[in-house]
Amino acid sequence: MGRLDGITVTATDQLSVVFAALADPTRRAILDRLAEGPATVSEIAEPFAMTLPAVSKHLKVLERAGLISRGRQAQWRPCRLEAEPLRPAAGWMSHYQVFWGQRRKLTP
Amino acid sequence: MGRLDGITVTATDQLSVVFAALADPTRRAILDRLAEGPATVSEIAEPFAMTLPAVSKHLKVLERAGLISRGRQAQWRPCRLEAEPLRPAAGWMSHYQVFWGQRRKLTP
DNA sequence: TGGTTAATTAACTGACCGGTAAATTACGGT
DNA sequence: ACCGTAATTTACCGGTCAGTTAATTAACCA
Repeated sequence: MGRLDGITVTATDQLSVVFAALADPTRRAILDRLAEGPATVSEIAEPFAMTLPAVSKHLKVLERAGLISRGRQAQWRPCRLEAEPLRPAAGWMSHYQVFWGQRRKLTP
Repeated sequence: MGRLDGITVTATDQLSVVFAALADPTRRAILDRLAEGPATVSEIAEPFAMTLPAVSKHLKVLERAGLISRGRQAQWRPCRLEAEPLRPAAGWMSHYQVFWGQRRKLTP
């Protein structure tokens, strides 16, 4: 994502990573689940019609975005929500608050 | 995105489309630009180190997300911000506010 | 009519994404 | 030591994405 000086640069910017992580219904559902408390990978995977490795990949995306953290208890890897990265994302959006609610007044 | 009954379904859900549109720094910069008023495609493209067709594609992504609309004046196609789709996205995020602090930044 | 400017479309490329199946790692219980 | 369970890694597939160049459409103007 993004191109500078002819060299493609893989988006390292945090906002892009966070929004990209949120751009998938499965991952949002995982965050919703974790909002109710920590859970193991199998517990997280249970409601979804996909294999465990697929869920594992989603968790990796969320982890790289800083939206979850993982501990270790025996062979279980409990995941917990880390909402802090949502703050700058919501902050970016908040600048647009003035535009939603009513139609813009402008002279085209 | 998402799988139902063995058939992969390309994410039609609005939240995913909006977050995906925001997951690119160029597109966010375009929205930032449009927050200051409507602009033509060439005006929008000017600050970016990429070709006009590339910008045109970004605009199409934003348009499909409902985040911009386009008019027509002669050969110019003025774009304007349409912030309404940001509301449900911000609304989804707002549920997590409690996890990153008690301060309220977004209206529900 | 033809020419100029604005913007999109078409065709192509390389990288990434979401998913799978199969193999592998890591730990606990007996 | 072995087996079972939890989870990740590897290798692969088809589709999408961000960008390019070249061709095309659309409108104005002389």
